[in-house]
Amino acid sequence: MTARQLRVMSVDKLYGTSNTYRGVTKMKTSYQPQNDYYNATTLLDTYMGSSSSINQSQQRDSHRVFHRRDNLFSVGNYFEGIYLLRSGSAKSFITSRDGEEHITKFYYPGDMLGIDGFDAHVHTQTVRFLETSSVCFIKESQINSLIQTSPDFRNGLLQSMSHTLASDSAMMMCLSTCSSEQKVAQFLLDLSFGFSDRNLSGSEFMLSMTRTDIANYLGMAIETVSRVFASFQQRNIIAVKLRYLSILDFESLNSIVAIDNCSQTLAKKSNIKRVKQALN
Amino acid sequence: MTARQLRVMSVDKLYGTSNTYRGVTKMKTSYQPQNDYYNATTLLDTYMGSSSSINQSQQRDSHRVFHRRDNLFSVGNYFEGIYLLRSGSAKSFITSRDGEEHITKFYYPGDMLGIDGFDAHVHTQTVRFLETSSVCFIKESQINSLIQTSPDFRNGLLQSMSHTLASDSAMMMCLSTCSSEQKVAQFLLDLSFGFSDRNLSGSEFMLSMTRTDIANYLGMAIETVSRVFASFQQRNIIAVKLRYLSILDFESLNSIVAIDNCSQTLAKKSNIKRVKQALN
DNA sequence: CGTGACATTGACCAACTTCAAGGTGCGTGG
DNA sequence: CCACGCACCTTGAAGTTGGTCAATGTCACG
Repeated sequence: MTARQLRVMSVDKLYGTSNTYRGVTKMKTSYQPQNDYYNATTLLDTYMGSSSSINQSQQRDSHRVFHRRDNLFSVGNYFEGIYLLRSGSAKSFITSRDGEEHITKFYYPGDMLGIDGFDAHVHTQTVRFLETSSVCFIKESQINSLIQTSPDFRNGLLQSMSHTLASDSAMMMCLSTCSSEQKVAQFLLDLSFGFSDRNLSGSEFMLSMTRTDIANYLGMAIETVSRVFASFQQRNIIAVKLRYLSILDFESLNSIVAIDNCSQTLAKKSNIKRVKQALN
Repeated sequence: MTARQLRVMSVDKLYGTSNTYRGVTKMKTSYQPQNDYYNATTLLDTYMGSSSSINQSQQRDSHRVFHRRDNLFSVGNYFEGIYLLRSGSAKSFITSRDGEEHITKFYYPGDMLGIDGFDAHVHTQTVRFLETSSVCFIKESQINSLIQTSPDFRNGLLQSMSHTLASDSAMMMCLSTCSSEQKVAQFLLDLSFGFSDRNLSGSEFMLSMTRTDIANYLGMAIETVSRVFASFQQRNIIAVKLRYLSILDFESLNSIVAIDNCSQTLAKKSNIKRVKQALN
């Protein structure tokens, strides 16, 4: 299969059964806005729908569009409210005192941006867009009133933060105990589930982030990411061509995540036992 | 200095200028409740003080005492509300599908426990006490009413969750980019700051967790933790005797965290540059 | 068709884990 | 009070994973 074929097929699948993009022969490939057709109505409607304190025009005014490499906000910026990602994708990263940056999360439509600012009213992270994207802004005063007037919003906010905490924990576990292969496998499965949740194909999608982003996020060298991708491809677990990725064998991916976690060598097992013993 | 001397001195310092524990010659040492004299009034009073919806007796009823190895709640337990740790210490951990456990956080007086349950109304983590501890329970209905009636509580809750998110990010960065030495140094400094914030000595304290806990938390082998401790001790950066730890040289600890992050070898620098380049 | 950004591949090496053995402190029961 | 067992901790030697370096490949765009 040529790159071109894979590409077009992927794009077709990515946008599902919609005929709008079918038969497109000339399609911008990587490094271009690609995912801005996603639409995040679910969460947004849940939050806003039940609130009478925000009228339509206010909602419309709060929408803004950004492009690749734009920052939504940066470390140190004053916190003014939170954002809902409507389309596109973004990454958030923190900066160590010497300027080294570390990606903490990737965002897709429906995700909340900026909840890191509640603590000190200053953002501790920078959010940068990976492609053309749009967000909906909810300013702090709105948050406060919505919290009181809309149980849906209140629960949504708490749930969203709580969910992030849970996935952070999983991420920490992955970072600290998983092998490179497992990290990548986990990353791909997470992405896949994310796309499925958004009613997009979970088996064929494109990565809106670079290899370097992935490496940084997973705490490994970019070369290792490349090698793991190559290895997975050779084993027919995935097919990857630059940003275009298809998962061919979910079973294997799942077992990679699972296997190394439990039944690797006997040695590891005994070590796990030791750790478990101590956990009491 | 003998172990006994170090021990008694540490205990004296730990409990500050209070004469109650001065001159105690026979003191239970490790593996015994030790920190349950801490008192977390600040946060608690802030939250509760401004609320008229909770009376004194309700507050008193909501207090509970636990012992070492007790679980506050376990993965899968129904979420009924959050807890404020009043005294003692605890750890939270998640469990992978094969039963391996990973510690996500250690808790000290004033910390909130259980905010992981907002998402699905089920706890995704287990909280287990490291020593005799007491908590104050705030049930969900109270949370909801407090959120609406008490701006202090609302902000406190959001700030606490937001703060946790920020420290999770820092932790992820540490886990993925730091060397073993840096991880341990960071861990010790974090502990130290935590104790200082609680008006306890930040330079002499005891670890309420085992080496295995530390290793698990930092994602490294227990032997490595031991070796790093030994190395720090040899370099006169810390003095450690089992659970009793004194930081002798904050400068060095700080520079360890800082140095390796920025100016290690030229090689690493160039890699960082590469990563930075990609972060745009 | 050249340039620059991004990605891949192979060879080498170091940090950290694993394995194995021994040490320390505490509680318990003779 | 001593001896034993247990949990926890330390230390040394061997073995791997994954990082580093360097060179080459691929794609998009002007």
